[in-house]
Amino acid sequence: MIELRVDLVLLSLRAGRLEVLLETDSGSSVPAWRLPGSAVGERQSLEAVAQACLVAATGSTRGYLEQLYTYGDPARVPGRRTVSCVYLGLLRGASGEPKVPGGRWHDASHPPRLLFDHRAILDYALTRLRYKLEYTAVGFELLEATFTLTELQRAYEAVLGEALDKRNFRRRILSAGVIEPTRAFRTGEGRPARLYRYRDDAVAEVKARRLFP
Amino acid sequence: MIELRVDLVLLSLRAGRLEVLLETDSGSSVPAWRLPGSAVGERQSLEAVAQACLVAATGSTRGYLEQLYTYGDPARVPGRRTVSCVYLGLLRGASGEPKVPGGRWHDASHPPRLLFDHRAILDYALTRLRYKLEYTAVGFELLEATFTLTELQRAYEAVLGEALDKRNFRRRILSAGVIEPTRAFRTGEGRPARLYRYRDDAVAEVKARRLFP
DNA sequence: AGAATAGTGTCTCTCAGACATTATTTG
DNA sequence: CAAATAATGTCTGAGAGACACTATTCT
Repeated sequence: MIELRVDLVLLSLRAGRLEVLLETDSGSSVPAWRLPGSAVGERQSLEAVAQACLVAATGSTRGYLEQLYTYGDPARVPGRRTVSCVYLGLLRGASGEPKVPGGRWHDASHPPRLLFDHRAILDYALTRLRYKLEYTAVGFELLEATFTLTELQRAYEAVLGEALDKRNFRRRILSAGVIEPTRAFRTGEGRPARLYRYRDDAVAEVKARRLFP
Repeated sequence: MIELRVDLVLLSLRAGRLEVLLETDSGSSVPAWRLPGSAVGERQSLEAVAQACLVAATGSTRGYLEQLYTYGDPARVPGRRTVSCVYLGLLRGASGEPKVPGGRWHDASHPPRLLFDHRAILDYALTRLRYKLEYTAVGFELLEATFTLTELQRAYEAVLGEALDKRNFRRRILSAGVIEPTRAFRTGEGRPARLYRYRDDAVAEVKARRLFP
């Protein structure tokens, strides 16, 4: 029998780093980590399963979800025929601790040993996210509702893994027309920074040129 | 029970038009068209099922295949719980008539009425193909092993649905470095045209700027 | 010779990328 | 006033897009 499930690559910015949520069977002595997920119920859509997993794992109902790829090689899970429809999830803002027992956040670029083909899935998700960041506005999904331009730049840098020029970043992100200034500022050390928000009317896919080629 | 299957959007250039392969139950009086596909066997990978369907439908073993999206809404196929993993297939050159009974090529942009959500799937496949054509070399998959630049331009125009400037097209496609000239020419009416071929060492994804933004 | 198709070059304008200084606030 | 962070503008080079004529072959 073919078992159909949905697995998730849940990503979040925590302390400026891109982290991924992994689960382990608390029973076993050697920790074996895996992506969260669950079997698909008879009457659930794939999207609904992904959403339910997201809520179960993080307690948050806010999050961006996107279907990534479906993995169906007969040998990918030894002893069973499991087909996994994998979703990529981005959580807004620094998420709290995982709500699910055995769940923990890990550095997305240097995860522990993962079960099955989950390491390949994670790497693919990161590649796709980096790629997507270059020509869509999906990066905003990792931040709070309002944010400073520096925070936004840090988010992009965390995902892309490289430093970006401050002036060029601002010029491009502002000319893309997907964010707009608010009247609020974030204070702290140094000069206060203006807060921005996503524009409601911003198109998800930035039609124009890539943002970061 | 959840039924898992693979369906295909098979596209081919026929008489300069982009056409899609559809199947019908020859028994029924009112033709009801659908995308070709089949159930996933216990020991088959999804890719293998797609490849097998491609061969069964067209008799050709040459073809580009790429996983497109997995459709799993409980209501998409009335009375059954069917999850479809859909592959996009591009056939090289003008394909012959379909090998499968009930199969026929149709104008991809103006298909007949389709069963289930297959119309939405087809439209999504076309959108993705057009989008992908802008920044990858995937367009070559619709042509023979060697081709003239005019043929290549016609292929791009057929998919994109718009006319392209001859000089700009040539400049960009040549500077992309994915094709190379052969010593052969195609003769016919008018001046013979040089034949080109794909470069074996061409990267699938053109890293540089989009070809046709 | 005429019809048909192949093949080629330039200019302009926009945008990406590199780069350093001034402005505002807190302690 | 020192430390910290925010905010801003210019120059240069590459490439996209618009555009028209010459070259070669066949009948």
